[in-house]
Amino acid sequence: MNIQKVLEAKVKEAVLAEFDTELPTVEFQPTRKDFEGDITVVVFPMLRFVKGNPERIGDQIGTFLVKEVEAVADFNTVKGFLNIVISDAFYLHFFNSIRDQNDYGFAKQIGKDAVMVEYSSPNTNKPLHLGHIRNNLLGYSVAEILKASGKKVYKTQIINDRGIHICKSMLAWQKWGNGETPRSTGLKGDKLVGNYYVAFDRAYKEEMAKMISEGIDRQTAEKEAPILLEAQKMLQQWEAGDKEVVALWRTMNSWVYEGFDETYRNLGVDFDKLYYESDTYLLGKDVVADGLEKGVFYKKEDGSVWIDLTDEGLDEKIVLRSDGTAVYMTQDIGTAIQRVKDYPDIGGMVYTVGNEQDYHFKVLFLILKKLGFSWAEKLYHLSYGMVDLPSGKMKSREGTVVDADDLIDDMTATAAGISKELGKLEDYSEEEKQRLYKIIGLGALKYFILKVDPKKRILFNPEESVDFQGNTGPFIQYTYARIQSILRKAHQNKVISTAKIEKLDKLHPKEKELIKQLQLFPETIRLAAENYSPALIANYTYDLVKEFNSFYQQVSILGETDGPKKIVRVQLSKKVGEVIRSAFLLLGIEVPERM
RNA sequence: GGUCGCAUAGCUCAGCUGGAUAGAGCAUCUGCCUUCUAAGCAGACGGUCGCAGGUUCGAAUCCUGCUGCGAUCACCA
Repeated sequence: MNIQKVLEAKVKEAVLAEFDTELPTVEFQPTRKDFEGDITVVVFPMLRFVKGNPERIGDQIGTFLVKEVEAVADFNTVKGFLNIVISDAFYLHFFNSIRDQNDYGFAKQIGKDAVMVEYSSPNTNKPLHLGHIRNNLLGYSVAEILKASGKKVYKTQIINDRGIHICKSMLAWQKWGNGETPRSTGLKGDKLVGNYYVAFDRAYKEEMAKMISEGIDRQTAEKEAPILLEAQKMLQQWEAGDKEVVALWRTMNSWVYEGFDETYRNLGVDFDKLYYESDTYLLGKDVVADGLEKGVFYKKEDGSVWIDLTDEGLDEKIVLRSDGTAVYMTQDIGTAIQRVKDYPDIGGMVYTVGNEQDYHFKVLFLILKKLGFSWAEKLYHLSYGMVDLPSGKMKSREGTVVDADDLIDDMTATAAGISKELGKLEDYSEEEKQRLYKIIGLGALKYFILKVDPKKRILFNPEESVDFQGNTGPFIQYTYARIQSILRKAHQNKVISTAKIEKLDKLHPKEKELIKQLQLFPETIRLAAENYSPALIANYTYDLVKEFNSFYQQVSILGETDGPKKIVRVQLSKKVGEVIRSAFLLLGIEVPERM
C-alpha cells in the first residue's frame, strides 16, 4: 500500500476532525534533506479552506497523524511545511514486501490495446550515423519502457528502400563500380553503397560547377545536371519494373541490409516487424478517395487533392498530386492504416522521428483523426532534437558524420584503455575482456545519449570523448559490479539468507534512504512511459546509485557484526543491484558482473 | 515574415501536476585505498534560472511581450 495514499486519507480525516472542513486534495513532496522527516505535507494550499496559522495547523494535523497512523513516528512543522517522519518498521516492512519480486517496478499488462513503436527507419543509400543512434536508442528504450508499464508493444521500422537516393548510389556504382562487392572489397555493405552515394554527389557537384561556369544559372544547373537526370530516369525505370534496374536495386539493398543488421546487432536493438517503402509507397490513395467523398479533402481544378487545416492554425496540405501520384503524406496515411490491418490490436502508435518533422506529424495525425480512425487519438510523435557537431549539422554527403560503427568501436577502445590501466581483470580471458569492454563502451554511449531529455538537441564533440566518470553509464555499471562482488562474497561466507528480518533496532539513515529510493521505481517507470522519456529512468538510476555508493562508503555490509543487520544489508544491496539491472534493461544497457 | 521548440554554474545536464536556502556531473582545489572493487566517497569553489512585465500567500516552473539559437512553412522525402 502506498504510504502517500494512506496519508492523504488520514490528513483529510485530521482536517475534518480538527477543523470540521473537507479538503479536496492534499499536497505532498519529499522532505528536503536539510530537515528531519520523509514526507512533507504543504500546509499553504489548505489555508483557502482552513483559517489560521499554518504552523499551528501543521502541528495539529501532525499530532493527529502520530496518534492515528502506525507508520507515522514523529513530525515537525517548519513554516507551512509539515514534515512527517515515517517509522523504520514501515520501511523495513515495505522492503520485505518487494524483496522477492523479480519484476519489481514492472506493471502487469493493462488493457488489450497494443502500441506500435516505430524507430530507425533509415534510407538505404548510406551507413547509419550518430543521429540514427539517438533515434534507435530512444525508440528501443521507449518500447521497453512501454512494455514495463504494462503495454503490449510491437517494434517496427519502415525501411526507405526506394527513391531517388538509392538510385544515385546505384547509378554511381554502375558507372564506376567495376563490379565491386562487399566481398571483393572487404567493405561492410552499407559503407560500400554509401561510398557510391558520395561519389554521385561529387560528380553531380562537378557537373553543376561546369554548367554554371558555362553561364547556366544555379537553379537550372541543380535541376538539369545530366547525372541527376540519369538518376531520375533510373527511378522511373524502377517504377516501371525494369528488370535490370530492379535486380541491381535488390543487390545493393541486400548489401546495405547486411551492414545495417550488423550495426543493429552491435547496438543491441531489434524489431518485431519490418515494413519496406517499396511495398507501401503506393498505399493511401484509396483512402484519399474515401476522404474526398466524406468531404475531409477537396479537389482543386488541376485535379490535385488537398486538406484545409487553416481552422487548426495550420496550412493547406496536398495529399495527392495533380497527376494522381502519392506524396509522402499519402504514404504515411496508408501505412498507418495498413499497420492496424496487420495488427488489429493496435490502439496507438509512436513515431520516433527527429523534430524537423514536427509539422508533418501534426498534419498526419490531424488527417487521421478527421478520417475518423479511433486509434488516431493515440498517436505520438516521439520528436527528438538533432545531434549536432561543434562544426554544425552532420552531413553524410560532405563526410562530416560520426559513423555509428566507428563510434561504437571508439567507445569500446576507450573502455578497454581505462580498464587495462586499472588492471582489475587480469584473470579474465581475452574473450571475456572484449565482451566487457563492449558492455562498458556501449553503456557509456547509450547513457550519454539517453540521459538527455529527448526533445533537447545534443552537441557531440568527437574531440572530447564521452565521460566514464560521474553521471555516466560506466559509473552505474561499476556500482552494479561492486554489488555483485559483495554478493559473491556473501555467498561464500554463507551470509545470504532468505529470512525476512521484520524487526531491527534501527535502520541506518542510509538504509532508509535506499529503501525510499527503491520505492520510487514503479512510479518512475509509469512517468517515463507517460512522458515517453528514457531520461527519467536514467536520472532515477543515477540517484539510486549515488545513494548506494554513499551507503557503501559509510556502512559496513559484510563487516557488520550484528547478524540480522548484516542480512538486511546484503538483501538490500541485492535488491538495489536488481533494480539497477532492470532500469538499465529499459535503456538497453547491459550490466557486468565485474569491472 | 508565419508557426513550433529550446535558453538553469566556465562546460554537460536534473529540477514531477507552482512550494522551504535552485541540485548533480565534468573542470579547478582539499581530504580518504593494511577493512566489502578509488570507474568510488567526503568537502570547497562556482547562479541576476536569457531579458522585461503579469497572475499568486509563493514562480526556474503558469501567462504576455522581447532577445538569441534551432527547426519548419515544396505537386521533395
